[in-house]
Amino acid sequence: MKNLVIVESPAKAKTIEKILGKDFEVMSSYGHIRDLAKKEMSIDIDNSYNPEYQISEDKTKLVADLKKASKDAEMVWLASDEDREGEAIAWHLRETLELPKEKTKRIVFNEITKDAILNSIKQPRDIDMNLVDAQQARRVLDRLVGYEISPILWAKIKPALSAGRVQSVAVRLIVERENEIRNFQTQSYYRVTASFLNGDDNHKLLAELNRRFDTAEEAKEFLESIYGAEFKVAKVETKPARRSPAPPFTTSTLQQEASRKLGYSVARTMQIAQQLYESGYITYMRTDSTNLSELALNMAKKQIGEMYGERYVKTRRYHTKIKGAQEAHEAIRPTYMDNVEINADAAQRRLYELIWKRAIASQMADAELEKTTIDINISQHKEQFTCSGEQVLFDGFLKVYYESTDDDVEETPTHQLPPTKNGEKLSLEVANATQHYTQHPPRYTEASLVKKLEDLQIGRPSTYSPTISTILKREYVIKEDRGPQEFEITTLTIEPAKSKTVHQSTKTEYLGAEKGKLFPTDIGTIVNQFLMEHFTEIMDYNFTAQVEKDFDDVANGTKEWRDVINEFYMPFHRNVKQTQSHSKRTSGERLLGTDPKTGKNVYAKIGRYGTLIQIGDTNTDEKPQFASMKKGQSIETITLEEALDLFSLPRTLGTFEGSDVVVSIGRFGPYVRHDGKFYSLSKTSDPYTITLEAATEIITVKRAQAEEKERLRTLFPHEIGEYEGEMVVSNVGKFGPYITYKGENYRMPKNTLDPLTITLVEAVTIIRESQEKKSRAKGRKKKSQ
DNA sequence: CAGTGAGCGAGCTTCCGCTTGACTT
Repeated sequence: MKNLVIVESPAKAKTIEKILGKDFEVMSSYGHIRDLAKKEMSIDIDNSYNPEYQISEDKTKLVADLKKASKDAEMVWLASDEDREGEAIAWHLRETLELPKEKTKRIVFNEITKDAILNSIKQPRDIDMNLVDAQQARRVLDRLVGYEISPILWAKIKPALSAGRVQSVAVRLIVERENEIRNFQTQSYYRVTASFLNGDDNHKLLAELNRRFDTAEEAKEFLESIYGAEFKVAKVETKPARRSPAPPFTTSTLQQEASRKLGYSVARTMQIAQQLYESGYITYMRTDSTNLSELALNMAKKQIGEMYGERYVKTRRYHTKIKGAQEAHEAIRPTYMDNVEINADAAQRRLYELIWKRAIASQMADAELEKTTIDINISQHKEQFTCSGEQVLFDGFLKVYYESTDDDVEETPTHQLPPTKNGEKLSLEVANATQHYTQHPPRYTEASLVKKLEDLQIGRPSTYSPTISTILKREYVIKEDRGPQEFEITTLTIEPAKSKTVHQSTKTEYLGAEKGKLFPTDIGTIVNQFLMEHFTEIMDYNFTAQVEKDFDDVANGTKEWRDVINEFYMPFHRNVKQTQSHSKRTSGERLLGTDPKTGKNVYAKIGRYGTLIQIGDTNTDEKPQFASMKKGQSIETITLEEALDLFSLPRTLGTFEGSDVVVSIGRFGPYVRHDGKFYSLSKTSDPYTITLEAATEIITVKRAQAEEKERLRTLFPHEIGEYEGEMVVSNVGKFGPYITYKGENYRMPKNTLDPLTITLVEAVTIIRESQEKKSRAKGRKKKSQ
């Protein structure tokens, strides 16, 4: 073998191999192959912060394979991405594979086309050690922060907690937003809307008053005062306006739009995007770049021209505005712009459609609009009514796509206004003053948190989704729905044609429902408080941006990475030591009151295993009593009564078959214990209120289920019959009934066939159909590449 | 796999960023 090319992603490797032909073998490193050892700090602090790298556990075989292939090759081309991490990957490869300098070349290409790749091979360069050092600084700093602060949290708050440059700031954002919401004072106000008739042809004009009222009294007074008033058009203004399309997707904007338009979680979006990427439908999905290749621009131009006409074409080149962007990849776009629809499952099709539309729209003409505003004077008043309308003169990119916004504010209807003349007199049909309430700032969704982090330049496209998983897993944050709240809405109405008095009505509305929002937990709040007090620098929203400047200096060669780290570490470590020895243990303890039975103090606080209620003080003769708090309860809001209720477990309900029936909550949730056996309670039964009858019912049902399972176990695997000399067998597994034949498994349709009575003919049909489907899919995959 | 939380003390937990794999039939 003459040439070995190593790239980061296997999907990329496959494509490049085809382009380069038989003189080149292309392999993938699957990202980083080495990292700091996981177990300990693995940084020799006394020895100028020497990192101790280790081949990652799951990469040992891969590294051996790469080593062998590189020995056999005449030339090894390191083609990892053109950013800090990519450069480090190339360097780690060279070190680990022990590649001799004379047979190693570093190449980069930001487009996977024949030209770009061949060009890059003509222009190899050396590994940029400054860039590598910037990565080492980044890596070492993150390890120092994470591995020095986390143990302090174990000692001072609770075991197994974590802190880090990215995750701790993410939690801070959520905690602070919650504080803002808690401190928010809802206020009501009145908006006045009116409908006017144009005398001649009965056109309706919907307008809003340019003043809002604080109270119903003021609103009422105003409505009364306009009875009999004269309404005259004071100004008609028409202005042209344009709207431009949004740039094509980056990871962050894809996550936001998929959340808003399709309701996908950040993790789901990334999983589906990965599938689309591996099937060759889209370009790489972890990117912070809005840039499109020239090839893509041309494809889009052609496609738009064909589908919508030349007038809709406008080639646009986007530059990424985020400062820290590393731009190793293109924006996320369809691999082939003429691939309008794909053959895939529904979730993939929907995400692909979104990506296609966004990319195509980004290369389309502006929408041309005409905005009209009309001001209406009221005799004897200085207030005015205004109405605005919008007319689309040319739809441009709007034909394909428009971007959603996060706040679900009711949008003003953008209708076309009837022809109206200056000075025209109007008659008032009806005017309403409707009560509104100011809304607290919105809680973060996964996607809006990603947007915020990106704005702060914290985290990278490959870590947005894992960061959210981390703060959820640590239980710093929970993702929840919150039901709407009840609001009394008062409406005041005047209809001059019917009556001169103002009519008042009140109705109840449910507003402010939240779905899939992020809420801080007690642990999250207390950890945040602790970190804010003791690690102000790390918690600063600008911390990452600041150190990124240093990393840039390292990359430029103006600073040494070890100096940058030393400058950070010296004061940081002093602070760690100080906090370790001087800060108090924090449990977030809150005194709820006294227990009426014993007169002892009742506290809510954090314990080793979560939040709990404690009756009685520590360091007294008597040992305090403890009970875990329920899901959804919090230290901040739990009442004394609710707290004392928790001590009613375990409850002995009575006897069944001669033994006690006891309910309680254990490590794995609520359960019934009977005769030495445990039966989990379903979500619908509550251990605090469940009756003996209901509990024994659960015991008998669970017993019957266990017996049924045992019976099935003896029935399966069930032999259906022989086909072409091999036994066809049915079985029931985790994912429902299935058939095994010649070592392959085939799913059975669930409710139509019984795995015990299925005939050989039916089984063979399922096998055949599945095999045909598979071979068709394969053919398609080949064709599309 | 099922009641822990004080206290005694051993041994465990933890970071961010690059990439997929996984018996999903």
